[in-house]
Amino acid sequence: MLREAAVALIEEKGRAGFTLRELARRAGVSHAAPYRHFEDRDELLACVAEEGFGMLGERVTAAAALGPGPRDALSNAGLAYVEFAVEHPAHLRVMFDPGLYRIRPSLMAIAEHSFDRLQSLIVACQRSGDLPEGSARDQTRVAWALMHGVAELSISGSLALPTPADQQRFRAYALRALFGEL
Amino acid sequence: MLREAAVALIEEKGRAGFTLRELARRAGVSHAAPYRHFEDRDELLACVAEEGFGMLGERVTAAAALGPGPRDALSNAGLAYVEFAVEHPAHLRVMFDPGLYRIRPSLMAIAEHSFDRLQSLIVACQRSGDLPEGSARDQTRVAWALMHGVAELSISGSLALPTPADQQRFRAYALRALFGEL
DNA sequence: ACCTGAACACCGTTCAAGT
DNA sequence: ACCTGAACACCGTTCAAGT
Repeated sequence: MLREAAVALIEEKGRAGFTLRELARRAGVSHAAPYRHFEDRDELLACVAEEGFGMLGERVTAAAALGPGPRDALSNAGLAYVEFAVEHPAHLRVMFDPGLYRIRPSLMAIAEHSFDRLQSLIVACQRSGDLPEGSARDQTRVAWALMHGVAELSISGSLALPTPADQQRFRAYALRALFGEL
Repeated sequence: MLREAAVALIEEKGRAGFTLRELARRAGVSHAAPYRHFEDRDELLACVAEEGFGMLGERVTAAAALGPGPRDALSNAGLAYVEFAVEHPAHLRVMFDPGLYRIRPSLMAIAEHSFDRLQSLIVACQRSGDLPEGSARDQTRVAWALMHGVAELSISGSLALPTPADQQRFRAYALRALFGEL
């Protein structure tokens, strides 16, 4: 499948080094062949992003379902978000590529769906008293920013944590600190 | 100055649409002329990143100095970080471009310096009792992730906040929620 | 010291033509 | 329906040559 090969290529060469021609070369077809399957480069990336939102949604939902209790559900969901980013950095990069929403407005609806799921966890925490009253939307935005910040710094290697074990320990610590002790 | 023109071009066309040849065109020189001032495209971007870290450091330091008290210093610093990102998105993008550290290891020392300044604010909060005991390095990483997450989502337009006034209100709310009520 | 123009190897995209 | 090869307009980078 062309989409899988694209993900592998982004993972290897980085978002900027990804090239349609190199992709075709690896697939053993002419450089014009991908245009029979995707309108252009952006549409292929949009498909990768869409796949990413799907996978992320599944993992976050599954983690939240483990509970027990609203607070743990939220904490587990946050950790699942970060672990997804670490395991699929190419997907996350494409998913939050600036300008992608302008090119593919359909992605916005998908991203909003993920947001709504997170918000339902926040609302549950408000009801159980684990989160204070207030705008659920704003609290959801803050929660998302927390998860996203840990994810971004983790995959950009900016945290200066030497070993993968250190990195994982920190991610667990960060999410516990942020969500576990609301 | 070529560097300023580069920032303007990134701001306009995005990180991916930025091109040395277009830059030369706007400067009214031949496409080979920039190579008399910068070794290659990456070195120009590294200079932009370095400039960004310098500006960010100044603003965060100035904001932290306003105090009063360690908790407010940290909160002000966080807000200054996010406001810098919103005002200079091109700089922030380049500063956290994955792979840039591999190309220019000198940037890592500069980024670490910023990290150390943030850590000194964290330590002050620990001493004043505004933050619990524990690894100052890990707490600094978490604080950074918070700021960075709000900054990233703000400049990528992912927060679905319609007006700039809404966006600013949220940023202030987020930083208060995160740092103001430790 | 600084710039230019030609050159090379790349890239995204299109399109007539093939099976 | 799917692929190809040539073509076009771009790009980063180099280099001999100019002032």
